[in-house]
This record gives sequence, structure tokens and C-alpha cells, in this order.
Amino acid sequence: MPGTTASAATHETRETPISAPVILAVSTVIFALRPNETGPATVWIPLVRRIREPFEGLWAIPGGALRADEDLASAARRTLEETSGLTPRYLEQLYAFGSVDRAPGTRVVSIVYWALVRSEEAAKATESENVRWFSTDELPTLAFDHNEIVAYALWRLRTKMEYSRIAHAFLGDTFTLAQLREVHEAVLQRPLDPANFRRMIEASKTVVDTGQRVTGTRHRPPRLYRYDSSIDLADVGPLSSI
Amino acid sequence: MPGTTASAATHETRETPISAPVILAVSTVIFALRPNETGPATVWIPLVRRIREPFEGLWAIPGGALRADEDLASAARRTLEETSGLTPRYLEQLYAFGSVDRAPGTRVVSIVYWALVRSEEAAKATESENVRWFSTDELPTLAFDHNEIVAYALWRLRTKMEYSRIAHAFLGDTFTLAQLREVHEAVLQRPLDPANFRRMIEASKTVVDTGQRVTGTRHRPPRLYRYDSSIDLADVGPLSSI
DNA sequence: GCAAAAGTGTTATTCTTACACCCATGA
DNA sequence: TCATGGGTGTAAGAATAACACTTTTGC
Repeated sequence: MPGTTASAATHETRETPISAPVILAVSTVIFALRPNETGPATVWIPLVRRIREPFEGLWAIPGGALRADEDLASAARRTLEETSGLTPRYLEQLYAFGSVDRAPGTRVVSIVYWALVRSEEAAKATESENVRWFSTDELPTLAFDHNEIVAYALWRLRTKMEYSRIAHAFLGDTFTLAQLREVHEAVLQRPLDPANFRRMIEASKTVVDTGQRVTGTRHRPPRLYRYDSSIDLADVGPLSSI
Repeated sequence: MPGTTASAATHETRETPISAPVILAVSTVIFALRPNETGPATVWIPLVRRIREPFEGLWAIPGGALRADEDLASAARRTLEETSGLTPRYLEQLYAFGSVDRAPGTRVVSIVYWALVRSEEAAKATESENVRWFSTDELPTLAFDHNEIVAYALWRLRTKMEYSRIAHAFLGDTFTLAQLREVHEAVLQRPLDPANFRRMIEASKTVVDTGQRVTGTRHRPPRLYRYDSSIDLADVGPLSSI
């Protein structure tokens, strides 16, 4: 950073700046829910197969080099769109990974984002020989340090799901409370009390009743809710304005 | 990131990779407490004066270019030591700032860390014409987007202070509960009930009674505690192992 | 009517908060 | 003995969690 140069110059013998062969990349862990044939829905992520060394043939999270004229989040959105054709409903920076030895031969610093996409959109997303969806609890060995990155992203998703209201990013414009609860249950991997969940959501004031109901079920028709967009999805402090 | 290149090549016409003129820097917001002449202690940070354009003459948070052979946290520690002579008791990555227009003329992505240093150590830290400590509630206009960065770092410090046990990083090896409470009060900027604070800390099991007491006060001698290093400072999930 | 999920009510438990009050020391 | 902060006790209120029970639909 700029402040750096000045301070270093002030306090130490200035070394010839190594025109650092550091490559800056932006990658994204993309989460979607997939309804499971047996049992509840689970969390899935799309991965891309490496077609060159290092780690040729292994799967990796999608990403790409940062272009000079785009913001970090823009780069995340772009590479996300390029690989999977998806548009995220939620996107947040996860962490910058920069261990010296994380990429054999080269020095790569990856600024990683995590994203949530709608289940319905994920279902029709691009999938090919080199792009495939994986269940997060059945991941193969990934390229680089991507297993650790996914593990951390999953931890953040679960942690944030408990104190924030991001679950509806997996859903369509309107949804029932049961659907919203299924999202929480899939991410947290434990059943939630429907009664208490209802009160918890109502207390948060993040959803509004559309007045509509879902008919055709063989039980009492549930209300349809819409997310109240006047309230921020997640609390990121003063960062939201930057 | 590596995974990127493969995926991009798979799905779109490969453009000549722009050998991006993106500069990668690492900076750190360094927090210390300063006892105030009147009233309680407050949060201070060291800043360095810019000695060249852009923003020449303005104050900025310390940092420096990332070297090819050092980790991100190592770079933060190094630049921190170079500018202030300080060794942090706590260091955590804050955020990667990468807006296209944040540095006039060039494209700089800053990976920012935040650090806590002991008050006693901060007192004897290097200070000069171009390095000075500022109270966080009386900051001037800083270079680049550093005002926003400091605001975000402060938000993180306060948020983390409420659910994590990082306060003792401001203190020496042993401390009284009153000192620990003063740290919380200074950061959170509100008084805390001594009785409830005591129980909260005892319940957290993060400190152990040394058996010693402080004498010489004109009241009941308080116990001295030590931080229980067998417990992690802060919860960073699976990241601690990376 | 029956099954199934929607939705409401109620209670026990834990956590939080406020504050009264005693304790141990120096002056 | 008094002032001062160290340290303990207690009770009200809020938040959490468990679960009984009523409602509304399709079959």
C-alpha cells in the first residue's frame, strides 16, 4: 500500500524494490442448495478442472486473474459468470490467501469471495467436462489449498447463517417459512423447531407477508413471504458504504 | 488464482492476459490504548506521513509492498516493526481493499491487517517527524481510503471485543480484572458493571488466578490474573490451522 | 375422518442486567 | 473511621428451547 513506501523509506535503508513476481487472483466459493433424493437438501459448490500444471486434472474453485480496470468484487462476479453462468444473490469477501508455498513454482495471492446462488438457477447452470457440482461433504482432494479454503468458506456460511439473515439468497422472490427453514437446516445440518423458527424470523422483521398462499399441498396452505429489501442482508459494519 | 486460468480457458476465448500493473501491498491498523489525562483510556493508532505523491504530507496507515518470499502476515509484522518498532500481541487479517480508483494513477490492492499491541510497549514506540500516534476519535483526513479502512478496523475491534477474548493483548503478562475491564470499556466506549464483568470473564475460563495480589493500593488488594494460553485468543474457525 | 404440515400457546431454563451490600486495605 | 475499589449475592426481565395443541387443507 501507498502508505508503506513512505514509511519504509523513512525508517530503513531503501532496498531496490523487488518488482515482485506476485500474481494476484480472485476466486469464489459458490454455494447452492441441491434437493437430495433421500433426506434433506445439502450444500453444493461448482468446481472447475485444471487443464494444466500445476495440479493438472484436479478440481479447483473458479477464479481468475484480476484485471487492472475492475474491482475485486467485479472480478469475482465476472469469473463466476464465465465459469458457471451464474449470477450471485449474495457476494462477500472471504479472505486473502497468500502463503508462499501454496502454488508450486509461482507466488499467487488469491483474494477469495464466497457467493450464494438460487437453487433453481444453479440447477440450470453450465456443467461440462471441466465444470461440475460437488457436494461439500463429499469433496475430492482439490488443487492448491482449496480444500482449506472451502472449509473456511463453509464455516463462514454456517456462522453467518446463525446471526444474519442471508438464507433467502438461496430462494426465489417469494418463499414459505418452511422453505426458509429448510435452507437453515441444510446449512446448519440439524433440524430446527418450526414454531421457534417462525418466531425468530418474525422477530427479525426481515420478511413480509405477501398475502398469497401456496395451494395444492395436501395440508394447510402456507403463507408466501417476500424478503424486506429495505433491510440489509447481512451486517458488515461500515464496509457496506465502501 | 490458478483454478481460474483453467476455467476461463475452458469457457471463453482466451484473451491475452494483461500482465496487470496491479501493485499488491500489505498494511496494518495498529491499535494501542493510551491512558487519558482526564477520563478513561482511549484507542490510538500510529500513522506515517507520506513523503511523496500522491497525498504527500497526509497521514496514512503503515504498510509496504509484499515481498515474493514472505507470507501476508509476515509482511504485516515486518512493516509494523519497521515503522513503529512494535511487535503485535494479536494480528488478524482485516480485509482486502481493491477499488480501481483508490490510488490515483496506479492500481493498488491493499491487504490490510489489524493488530493489538501492549500499552506499555506502545508508549516507548518509535515516534518521529513522520511517525505519530493519533487518537481514533480525532483523526485527520488520511491518504487514500484510509479513513474508511480505520473505521472498518475499529468496527471489527469493537465487534470482536464483545464476543471474543482479545482484550488482554493490550495488557502485560499479568493483570487485574479492573485493568481488563478498562480495556473493554475503552474499546466499547461505555462503562461496564464490574460485578457482571467479573462473572463473564470467569465463565469464559480464559484467565487463571496467579495467586498474587497487587499491594500498595488504598483499597482491597486485587488479584492478579494470567491469560490461559491453552485457549485460543479468538475464534477464527478452521483458519487457525492454515 | 385421517394424515400432514401450518401456525399458536405455554412453560421451563438459561442468559443478561441492574443494583444492593459486604470485604480488605491505606490513609 | 472513612474512602475506595474488590468481590459476592440476588432478583427481575429477556432470550432460548422444548413441546403440547389447534387449524386447515387434500385425499
